[in-house]
Amino acid sequence: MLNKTRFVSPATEVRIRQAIQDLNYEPDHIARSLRARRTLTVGLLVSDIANPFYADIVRGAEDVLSERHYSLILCDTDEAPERELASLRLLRQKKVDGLIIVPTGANVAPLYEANSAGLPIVLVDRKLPGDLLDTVVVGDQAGAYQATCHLLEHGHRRIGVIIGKASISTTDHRRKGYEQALIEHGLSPDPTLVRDGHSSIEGGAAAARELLDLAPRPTAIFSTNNLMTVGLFLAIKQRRLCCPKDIAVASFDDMVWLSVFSPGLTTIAQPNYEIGKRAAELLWDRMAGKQDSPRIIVLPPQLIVRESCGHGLPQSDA
Amino acid sequence: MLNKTRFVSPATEVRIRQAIQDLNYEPDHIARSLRARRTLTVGLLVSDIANPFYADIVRGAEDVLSERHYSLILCDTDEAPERELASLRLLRQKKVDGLIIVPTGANVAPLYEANSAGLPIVLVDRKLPGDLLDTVVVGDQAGAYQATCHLLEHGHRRIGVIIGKASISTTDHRRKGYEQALIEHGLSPDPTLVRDGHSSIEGGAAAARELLDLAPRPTAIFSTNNLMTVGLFLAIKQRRLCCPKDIAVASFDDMVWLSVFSPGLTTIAQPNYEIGKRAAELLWDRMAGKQDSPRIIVLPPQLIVRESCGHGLPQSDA
DNA sequence: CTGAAAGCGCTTACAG
DNA sequence: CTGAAAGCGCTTACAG
Repeated sequence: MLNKTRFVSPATEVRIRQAIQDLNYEPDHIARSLRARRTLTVGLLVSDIANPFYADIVRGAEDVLSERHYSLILCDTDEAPERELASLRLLRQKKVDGLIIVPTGANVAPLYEANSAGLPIVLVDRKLPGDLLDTVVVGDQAGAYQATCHLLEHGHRRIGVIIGKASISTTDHRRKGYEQALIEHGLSPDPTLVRDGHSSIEGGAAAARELLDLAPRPTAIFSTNNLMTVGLFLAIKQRRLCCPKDIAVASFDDMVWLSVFSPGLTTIAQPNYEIGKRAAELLWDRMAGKQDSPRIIVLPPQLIVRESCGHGLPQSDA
Repeated sequence: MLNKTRFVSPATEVRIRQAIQDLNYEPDHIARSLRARRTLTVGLLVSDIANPFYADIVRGAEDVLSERHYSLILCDTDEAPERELASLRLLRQKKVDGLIIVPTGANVAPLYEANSAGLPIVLVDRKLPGDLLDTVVVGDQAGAYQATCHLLEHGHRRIGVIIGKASISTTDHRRKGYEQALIEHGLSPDPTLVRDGHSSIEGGAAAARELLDLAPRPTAIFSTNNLMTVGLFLAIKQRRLCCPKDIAVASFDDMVWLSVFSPGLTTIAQPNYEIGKRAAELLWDRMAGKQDSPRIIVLPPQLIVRESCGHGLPQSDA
């Protein structure tokens, strides 16, 4: 009766407010959710909250959603399709009003089915075939293109690339951007220079070792996400090489920490927080019942030039 | 009836399972929660999920809780007491079965009240006066003591310290560890060498500038958390100084990223993930009805020696 | 052993 | 305009 659903006489209102005070009454959200058929809760499914990229996204979403009185249930998938599926199912049982998800790419149908069944969903960081759901991504191909061009402009011709997991849209797009840049510069992409880093630190390190052990060694390496970049630098250290002197590096993803340590990493920064924020706003519209066709938002990446690409060809300095 | 609450004849069971299949039945968790008076949901209140320290803690908690079929509602407080209070209230209305919280320190009574009212709570990262709640912290004083001793052993006598927000237990403890080390080495703590960095990047930078502008300049600075360390390095850069040549640095908190960039940061690593994991386990016991007195778990910090303290007094190298 | 009723705490129509 | 009943989808005692 206090939900402003109709007029209440001032006298009764005072009486009721008094009672609320006296009894220390707090409404029960569970009962309210059951009856009102909405929980004011949203599910947030990310690969790994310990990865700062996703943590920033979550923060962006949290800020807009909490301000609108929504809570958020967080789940990590670890890129495991079965975990993703289990979480999706649980979240539906818990009757979340909406879902923001970084899809593994392996559960397309269940996601579309859930959406058709009335669950608003917005995809984040990765697209899904068909583009049937609201999506917020970054211009991955453009970003990778920029990074590779930057390397090419520094005179590099043998540029290795560490790519992420297959089945993730960013992997394809970033690889495409890399190849596009090479081709536009009259080079033909060499398959031996592209290695799968599995989007992880260990995978990145292994891929980097393969690249560094090639003869002749590439003069530059483009690592396509933050975790693999850590692996790359681990490998560089292990091989007792020095960046940018022995090997130039361009990367994807940025963090404050990277701005103060050496070598200053030249990287493609993504608007992490903004991704989460925009996703939450899209979701908000859907939860409010907006019915138009799926919106695909592509946010611009930004090349941050620091020092890891050197000022020219690395070995020419030596 | 399928909740294993009593025997069901095989025939009926088959019939029911068939119906579940046919109707695509999924239990409604909201209705279940209302009736069963438990939600299988836990609240997680941290300062800022975008801070990798807290993200790791959340991950640790998520792993043990999700395995036990609990979901987790995430809230950021931004160290704002009113946000903390609002979240606590909301979480209670949403009838979470338990709460893991990094307390701001400003809402002690409400936390104790909620706990008395039957809400299991475990404190994380920070203690609260009275120690009335289960708590998982790190040996902050011991850690700060170790870091400071390390600096002292490298010949430093004028050691600045950037401390965090007042009202947070870690701030006091880390400051105490710093002073203890000085005293044990026959030095008397100099108040002009301790600056408040407000536990933030900007605050850390401002505090660092004050320290770096002192005449004579301290030969070393101990920064007591990850954010303030970023600020410290920003200030070092701004003043065109070089670590460890011009100024030695010891820090608190570690990250994989720090292991591959220069200068290798000598720091006190906390077992972030473990903190979250242990907290979740404590909470689990409480939610299961365990009734003994509050358990205060103090996890050991670990000194990671890299290169930011140099091999001796910084200016003697110059 | 099993069916049917009561009730969790709200909100939402429905009478008056 | 306002009170009282019905009902959200479950679980939990209670009969049979």
